[in-house]
Amino acid sequence: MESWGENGGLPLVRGDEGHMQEGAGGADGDGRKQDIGDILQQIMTITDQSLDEAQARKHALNCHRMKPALFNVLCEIKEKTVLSIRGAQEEEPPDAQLMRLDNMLLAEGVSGPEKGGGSAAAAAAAAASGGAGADNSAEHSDYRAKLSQIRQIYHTELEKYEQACNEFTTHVMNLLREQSRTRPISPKEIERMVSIIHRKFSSIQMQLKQSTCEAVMILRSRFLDARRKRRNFNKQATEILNEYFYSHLSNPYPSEEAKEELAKKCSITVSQVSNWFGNKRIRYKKNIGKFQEEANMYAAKTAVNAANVSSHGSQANSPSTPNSAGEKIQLPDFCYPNPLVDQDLC
DNA sequence: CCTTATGATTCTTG
DNA sequence: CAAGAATCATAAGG
Repeated sequence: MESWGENGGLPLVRGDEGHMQEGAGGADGDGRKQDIGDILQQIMTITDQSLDEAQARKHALNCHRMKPALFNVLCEIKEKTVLSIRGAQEEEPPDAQLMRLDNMLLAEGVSGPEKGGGSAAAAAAAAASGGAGADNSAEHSDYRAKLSQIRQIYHTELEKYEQACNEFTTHVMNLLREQSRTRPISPKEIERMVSIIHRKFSSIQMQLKQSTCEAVMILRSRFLDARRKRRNFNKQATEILNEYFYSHLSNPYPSEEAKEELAKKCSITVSQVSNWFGNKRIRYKKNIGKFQEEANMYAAKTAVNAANVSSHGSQANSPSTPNSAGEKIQLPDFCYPNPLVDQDLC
């Protein structure tokens, strides 16, 4: 490894060590060796000559019949040295960090297909529009607008980088190809150079992705903060929730499945359903009188619904909803523990 | 403005 | 851990 000379098949390298004189003076009868020695001598001393002289010599050498062979050998040597220097670190695996960034950008809808395509928000909005929806879309629009702004910046920047990278690559490639006429450059070397350029540019791209991710995160947190601000559920959602509440007044504790169902119907989250029922129960219990009207209304409503349904089937009456029929105040089971209420209303 | 309604949060409790 | 209870913060209506 330390001495290329030992390497078989590379007689030129020995000459490279500098002892031309021996080779030339030896005159062993091998004309070709002499020839090569001459050439090398000319090359080695070219810098000592005057400019004109050197130019002429260069031209002569360039046209020499041995030039391609010499270049080939030099290329080979270069190849080997370069490989030995950093052959190991070649081909790093796809960066985990980069993949994470890519995934996030994709998930966030920044790098995905066109606007409104794959983003979770869009999907949620679409799902909502099936049920009640259209309420949070106003809230989303701001978020969506800013997101698409980020997206646009991201894409134009990315494109710019891409273009610059391509331009630079072709430029370097042309340069190297051009230079390969005057100095030994193997195609592999060009390839390597290209990959180096690509690496540099992709690291810039990564920075872009990183900062885009940060921007999205910031936007997201601000959006979530905005969502912290209380927004009333839309009419239909409260309708559905109230319907359930008053038709299960004796036991207004929806099961997990029921909550999920309600959440889906109202396009809110399960925990929002839980919150709603928590609030509703306590507030109902605290002041039943205030809710009487509402209770009667929903009772009538569910009764109508039941009637409509039973007109299809043959359900006479459902014991779970024996309500209404006037203004009788019923005290649900779940209110009993409070004696005050009992006293107040019974 | 002030009041009320209402969704969310926090703490307590069983 | 879920329900209850108190409380907070904002929306909505007068």
